Amino acid sequence: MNGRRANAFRRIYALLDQAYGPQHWWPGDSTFEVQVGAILTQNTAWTNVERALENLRQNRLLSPRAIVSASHAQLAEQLRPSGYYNVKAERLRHYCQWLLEQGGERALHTAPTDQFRRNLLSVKGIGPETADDILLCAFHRPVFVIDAYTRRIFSRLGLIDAKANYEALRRRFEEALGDDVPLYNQYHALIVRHAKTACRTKPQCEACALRKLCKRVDS
DNA sequence: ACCCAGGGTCATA
DNA sequence: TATGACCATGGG
Repeated sequence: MNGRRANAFRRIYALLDQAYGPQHWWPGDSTFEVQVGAILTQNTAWTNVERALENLRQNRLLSPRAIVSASHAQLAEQLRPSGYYNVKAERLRHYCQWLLEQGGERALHTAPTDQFRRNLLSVKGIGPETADDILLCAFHRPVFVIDAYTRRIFSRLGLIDAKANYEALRRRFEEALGDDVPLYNQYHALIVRHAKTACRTKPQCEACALRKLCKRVDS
């Protein structure tokens, strides 16, 4: 049962990977920019986030100290294209204050992942998905990111309960796949890629290669 | 004129 | 614990 299910998760990955190829999320950016992007992309299209990141870059605001030193108005103005700019200015500031209190990114590399994660979640404005994006993509910890796409696609395939809580889903993916940072990163990116490609409004539109694959796996 | 996007917090019951 | 309001821009 569990082995079969693990096989399903792996085979779906193989199918997506073959279909879409490398997605290279945040490949050439600094780790701090990855962390900023993780916060700015909350419920927001990535193209809008890119504009805000470019604003921050132009205004020399891509460092924790620059961000905590900037005024709210200054920061919020640069974040405007990414939406929720007042909220996100506060969240970015809180995150950067926390980062500096921890002793910077350097000091965080020695922390055990579970402790690191709880610490991140204590920062106002950092929820489970943002924390896991940061842990996985910036700090290369083996944490699987669960987003709305993951819930929708995998529940339609009958592999998970859409209403299950975040931690339970995360553990299920991690147990099925085993610790593998590059795979977690690529898998999450592939899920987002697939969700944007496939029909978003009709559940039956998941009746594509993924559903066929699942039937093969289940039989 | 709608709907959605690489969520999270807070108030309410 | 579990919903609902709220945050806000830009593209389809």
